[in-house]
Amino acid sequence: MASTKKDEFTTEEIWLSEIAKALSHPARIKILKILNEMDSCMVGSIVDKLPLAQSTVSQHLKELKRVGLIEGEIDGPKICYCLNNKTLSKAKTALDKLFTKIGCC
Amino acid sequence: MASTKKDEFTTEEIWLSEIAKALSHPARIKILKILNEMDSCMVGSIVDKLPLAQSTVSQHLKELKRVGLIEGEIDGPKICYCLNNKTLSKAKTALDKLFTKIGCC
DNA sequence: ATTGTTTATCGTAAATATACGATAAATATA
DNA sequence: TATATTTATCGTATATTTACGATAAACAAT
Repeated sequence: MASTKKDEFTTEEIWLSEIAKALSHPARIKILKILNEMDSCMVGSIVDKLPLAQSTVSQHLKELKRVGLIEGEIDGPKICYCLNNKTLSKAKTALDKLFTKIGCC
Repeated sequence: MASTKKDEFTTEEIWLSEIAKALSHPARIKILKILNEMDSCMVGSIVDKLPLAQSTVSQHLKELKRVGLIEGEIDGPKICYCLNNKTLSKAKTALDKLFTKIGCC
């Protein structure tokens, strides 16, 4: 069974592992880059830039949204996704802190 | 099917996603901290500090070793694991670059 | 040589992740 | 109202992950 036993770890360790999990697929890393580069951020435009089906991209967006790295705003029948700089900043700091803590120069 | 289609992404995106995957479990984050804090780095000592079976910890060590974040050196019947600062440094830089690129302050 | 210690690997089970097509839901447009 | 557009969700299949106990392999010690 995959009973993760996550109760035994700190909130910070669990949160950071969730962020890392969200970044653990190249499509999701690319989505973050696309959202930053594009003026428009409709799902359709993202799908066009990825070698994946629309439903699959939607799943990846859901995962990024789950951990708060992106946000979606309804705009008519479309949905406009954008980066959540607050969470991104928090993630950057936390990862930096981890690497510094474990002696990485 | 889970045919990841990773061919369509850049080497950097794939590599970074692999690093993130290695960090995507709290036990593996904790292992990195443990390896930094302990003088000794035998598997047994790591197992003692985690709420997981020895075989499970061995799997997590294998995953960290796979992406080069740690290294194992044979010491008699024991194996001494340690952090690989070169890879850690590379990962830190790459993650920092990603967050900076996507506009994170 | 036998025994104990240490760690990886095997076998297995359950959960999660990844992918797709099909469909539903919501809105815009004709 | 009917149709088109957009995106999430459903259903499904396969692969991977996570976990454990049991065992094997490698070495040390008696």
